[in-house]
Amino acid sequence: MNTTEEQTTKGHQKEQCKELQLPVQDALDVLNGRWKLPILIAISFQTKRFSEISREVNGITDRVLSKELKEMEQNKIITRTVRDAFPPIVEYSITPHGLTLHKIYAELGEWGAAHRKLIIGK
Amino acid sequence: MNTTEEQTTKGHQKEQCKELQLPVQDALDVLNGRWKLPILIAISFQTKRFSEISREVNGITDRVLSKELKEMEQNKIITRTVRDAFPPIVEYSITPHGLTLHKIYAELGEWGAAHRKLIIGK
DNA sequence: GATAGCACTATCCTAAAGGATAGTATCAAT
DNA sequence: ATTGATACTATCCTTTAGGATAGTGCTATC
Repeated sequence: MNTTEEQTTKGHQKEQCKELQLPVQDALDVLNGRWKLPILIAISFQTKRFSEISREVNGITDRVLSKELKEMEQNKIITRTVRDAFPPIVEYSITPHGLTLHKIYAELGEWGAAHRKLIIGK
Repeated sequence: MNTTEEQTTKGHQKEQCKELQLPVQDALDVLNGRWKLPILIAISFQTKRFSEISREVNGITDRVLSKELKEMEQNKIITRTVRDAFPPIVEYSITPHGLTLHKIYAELGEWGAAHRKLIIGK
């Protein structure tokens, strides 16, 4: 009986865990890759134009930047605004939803630092 | 003066943010991929053998499972123990460090669920 | 004697991420 | 007339993640 109950409980916990998988994947898709965080940092403090981000995020190519910005816009992390002018002005800024990423990036950073200490050395 | 101070403050914050990048990448490397969470869930509740994990984690191939387990062992998320017997018994269990992942997976899941609501539908 | 289970490894293949390089339309400034 | 700036797009290539399939050495079981 005790055993059965334990198994039931464990089974329940496990089910809860499995339900984590989909939303966790969703979150990782948004966070992942080499460029998302640097781009987010660049935009977080003030609205920036494409070329400004391109200059500030070291090593990124225009092609990749363009793709990342599109993806972040679809994910409602940033907004894109076009102003009619020549040369064209396209501005990117962070959304409220994008701001909520700060907390989890901070937590990832904390965990990562602890991990690094454990793995690489004291 | 006010402006200068603001810029200095912002500059400082930005430097702090940039220092996040390395540990965040470390963390994401550990969390990432399709199989890490399912494997972690399988092992979390009790020590398991290779074949048990293989059966429990649906769709994974032996080759990929073997690679993931090695990586997780190197990251000190799990331990591998061999017991001399035939057929061979190799047991995998979660470490204290591995248990610390639960919290951040939970937070990723929470964020991911909110994100999903925002993007896919109300 | 054949079969099945264990814990892998080896080989081959596909798809996706991301890098390198070059090009586009438009207009203002020199 | 040429140059430069802007915000991209197009083409090509390399690297990486991960899937499919098969095989290994050993033993207990049928």
